[in-house]
Amino acid sequence: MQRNTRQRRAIRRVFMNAGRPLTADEILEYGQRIVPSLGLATVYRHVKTLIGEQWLSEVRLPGGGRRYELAGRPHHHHFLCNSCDQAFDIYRCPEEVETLAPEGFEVDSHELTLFGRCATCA
Amino acid sequence: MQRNTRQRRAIRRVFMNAGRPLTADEILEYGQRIVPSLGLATVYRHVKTLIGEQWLSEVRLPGGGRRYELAGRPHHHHFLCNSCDQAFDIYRCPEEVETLAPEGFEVDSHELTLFGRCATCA
DNA sequence: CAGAGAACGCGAAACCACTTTCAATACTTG
DNA sequence: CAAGTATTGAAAGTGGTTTCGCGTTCTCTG
Repeated sequence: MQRNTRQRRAIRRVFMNAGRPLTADEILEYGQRIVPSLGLATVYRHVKTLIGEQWLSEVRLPGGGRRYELAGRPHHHHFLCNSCDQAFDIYRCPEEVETLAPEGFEVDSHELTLFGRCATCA
Repeated sequence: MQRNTRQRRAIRRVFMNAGRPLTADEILEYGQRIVPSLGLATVYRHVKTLIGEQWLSEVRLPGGGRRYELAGRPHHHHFLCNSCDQAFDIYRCPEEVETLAPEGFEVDSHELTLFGRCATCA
């Protein structure tokens, strides 16, 4: 049975407020503002179950560092700030992208990442 | 002083023949066909120095796993096969990509990765 | 072709991101 | 409210990748 603990609520709240993909460390940091004792193991545990429940999904950007975001959102891409290392959402997408593959390649999906400086850092 | 050993030549040869980004393990595998005694530590050592010499560059695709490719090549992107996990080059690129960022964001560069099945696996 | 020392291969160690363990804590139901 | 059990946090453990340390081998120069 699944309990609705302070920690679980905190983690969900963090994502609802963030509006962008978060790393485990970011979840920990923001979560500790709500539940100061929150530990990293708990973050990973809940991220895992929330992904299982399709409430979160995993985002993997070039450069490693897994991030997580609310699941079920419309198709979008990401911007990664070279200065503060935060990821942001981009809702526009070049349509013809999946036609770029060479002959004989079957394209299932694609990932576009822009790098630069976010509005705050620029 | 820099010696031109069999191992170093083998690693460079592997990249000239490969024509696609390679992981350390792939370099090892292909390199051992030229110098069977080749060890993984040597692969990493040379990859490191070849990157320092700007002869190689590191490629980081979504999903982790570092790969390396010849440096100084024209702008291009990558295709990652979900089946054999090999990376391939794509030379076409949607031009307007860097205009997609939100207001106030400065775009330096971008990465586009297509996922699917390569010509061999499809 | 001999000697100096750069480069090698190996096994061990360091990393890193994540998971498991376990005793203590805190939901929740009766 | 008390018992029963899921959850927690700290610390230890994992698994995979990258690097180090060191005795040995090989290149290159002279």
